[in-house]
Amino acid sequence: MPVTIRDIARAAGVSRGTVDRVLNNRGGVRPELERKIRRMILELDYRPNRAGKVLAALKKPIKIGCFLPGAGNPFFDAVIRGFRQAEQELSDFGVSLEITLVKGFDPETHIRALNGLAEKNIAALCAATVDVPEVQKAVNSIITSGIPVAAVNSDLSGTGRLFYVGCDYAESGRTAAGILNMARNGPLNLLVATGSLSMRGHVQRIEALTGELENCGAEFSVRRVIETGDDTGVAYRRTAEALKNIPDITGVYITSGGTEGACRAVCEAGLAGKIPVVCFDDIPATRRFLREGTITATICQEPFQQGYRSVMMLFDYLMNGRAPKGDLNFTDTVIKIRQNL
Amino acid sequence: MPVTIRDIARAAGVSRGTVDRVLNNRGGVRPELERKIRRMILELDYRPNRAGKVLAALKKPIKIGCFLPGAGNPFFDAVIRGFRQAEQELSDFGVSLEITLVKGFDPETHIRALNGLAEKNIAALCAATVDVPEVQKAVNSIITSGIPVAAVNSDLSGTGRLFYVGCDYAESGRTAAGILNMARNGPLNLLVATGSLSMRGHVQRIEALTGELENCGAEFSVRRVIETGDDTGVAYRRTAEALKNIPDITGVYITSGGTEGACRAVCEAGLAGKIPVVCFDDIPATRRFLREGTITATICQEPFQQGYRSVMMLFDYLMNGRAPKGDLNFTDTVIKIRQNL
DNA sequence: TTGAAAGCGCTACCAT
DNA sequence: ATGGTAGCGCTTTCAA
Repeated sequence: MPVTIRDIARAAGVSRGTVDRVLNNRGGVRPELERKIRRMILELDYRPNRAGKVLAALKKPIKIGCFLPGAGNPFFDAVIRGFRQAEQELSDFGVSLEITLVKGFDPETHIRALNGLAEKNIAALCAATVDVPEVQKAVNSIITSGIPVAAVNSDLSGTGRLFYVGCDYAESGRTAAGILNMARNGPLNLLVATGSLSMRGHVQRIEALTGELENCGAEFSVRRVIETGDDTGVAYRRTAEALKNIPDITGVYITSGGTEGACRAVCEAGLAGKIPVVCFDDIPATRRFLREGTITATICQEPFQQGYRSVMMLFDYLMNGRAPKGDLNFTDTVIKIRQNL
Repeated sequence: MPVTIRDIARAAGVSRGTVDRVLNNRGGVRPELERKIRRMILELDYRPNRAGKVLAALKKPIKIGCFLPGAGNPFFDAVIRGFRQAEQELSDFGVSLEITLVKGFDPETHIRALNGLAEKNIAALCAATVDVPEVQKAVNSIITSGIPVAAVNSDLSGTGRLFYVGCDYAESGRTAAGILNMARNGPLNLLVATGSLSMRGHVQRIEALTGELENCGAEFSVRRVIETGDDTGVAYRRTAEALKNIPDITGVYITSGGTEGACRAVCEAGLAGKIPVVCFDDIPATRRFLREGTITATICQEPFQQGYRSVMMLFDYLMNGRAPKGDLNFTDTVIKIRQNL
């Protein structure tokens, strides 16, 4: 039979209220009494019952704010589904979400949205935003105002964010290298299409790729790196142009968005299924090209889990006061090929 | 503000006790009154609060029985960790597990162990056992005695088991085909090492492999199929012998246990890293050969999730009376290569 | 500084 | 057949 607050109270010869004050560091307890109570808590190995806590907490509902830059981006749809799933599972516990979506990655827009959320009487904030100084400052001032913040999908360096839930960019880059190395036929002459060379995650994925290919002893060279701005049209034009000008490309690596455009160019160049193409994430366009055989493999990062876990962990923090063990919570690097899509 | 039993009672002009009787089909309510109450339940979209239920249920703790044949098998260790994790998360809700492990796959032993568990006052049973008539019969009589049963890792055909949580053997076989096809250099002359040709899962994995290779239009042939009985020593000897007698083997496919022995033979034949080797599951021996480069990829089935989910789903069933949507609950087919291990 | 009691949603049990 | 009430573990509030 588990130990309850009653047991502690009895053992220490006090009332449940007093034990509760000690447990929640609410003060107003005579020091020696407090020590005694704490001793009993340890001795009896007391663990608060979540159902009890939750029921008592129902009186004042908890609102958690969520911020995503992915308005209209299917990748972030999955993150939102994770948010919603967590919200549903926690609905019995008085939790509701306040989700704000914006389009694009403009820091000013993000800051306005984040501050807007912070005004809305939220108990915690869960944000996927850009890791630049202005935003970092805004986040820090939100944290200072008493709202704990979790970073999702993209970490926030130099801030007091509670934890990060998201992709291990280095591992995902290495994994892409493993697949390209496995699928290649002869030397690998790579065309790399990246979202932006000023996005840390994208650069990390390129560096990890080349590092790992060297590590594998693979014969390879990066023939060209193009920036797509995560835009399908741009990706198409630049990929097509590169494939035309560099006829000996034997592999394509797409680190982020723009996959559809790049693949279209690969198809039109008659290279579909002839050279390995590795990209990231699982969105409808990617699935299509994977099924057709244009894409060899896509490396995914469990966006659903990112949304789900971050909300769950924030709730756990709010409810039980304890932060997770480590502050870096990586989701698995998942390889999807046609057969296990 | 969510709807509570109180609200229903007020709306129907009855007491909470009466509503509770209707909700839990406990009878003893005038039919017309029952109809009225049911109408209010639908109208107000009432959903029982889990925290409340759990708290009230604490008076009589729930014990769930778990049965595994994997004494000493590292694969099943992960399933057990899943069980334990679920037990821990549900401990606040009065749930405890009674786990029985046996060694080997002898039906008689399994039946004895299963019946032993059923005697132990368990509210539900979660079992990974062999799918043979004697066992099916034993399981059915346990179910008839009022204990719901879930099948984990290996399904129980022809029984009234509530649901199956485990691997999609066909998909995992197809995925292996995808990897072998990706990694091959030229025609694929396959050596297949399987646990037993009388285990449905193993056979399914072979059939799915050949089916998918044909589907891919790959040039391949199965040169030899050996049975290892999931034994390392046997696997080693038969693999070594096969590799010696069939010198043009260009790929190895290991559908289950015995991976270590088979890989040792591949190494000694000087083929490590030269030909693709695909196997299943993530155990220490597999990891080692994957790191060394002997194994190309291993296809995993999330054993932790199998343990975790099955207990969680059983609890949900006991608590909320509702079975899961479908009765087949497949875990993901996960590709692990050196880089994302 | 401390205790006592009410109440969160639900179930079980006794009385009617 | 139905209502009333106590109690599950915890928090909160009011009184002392």
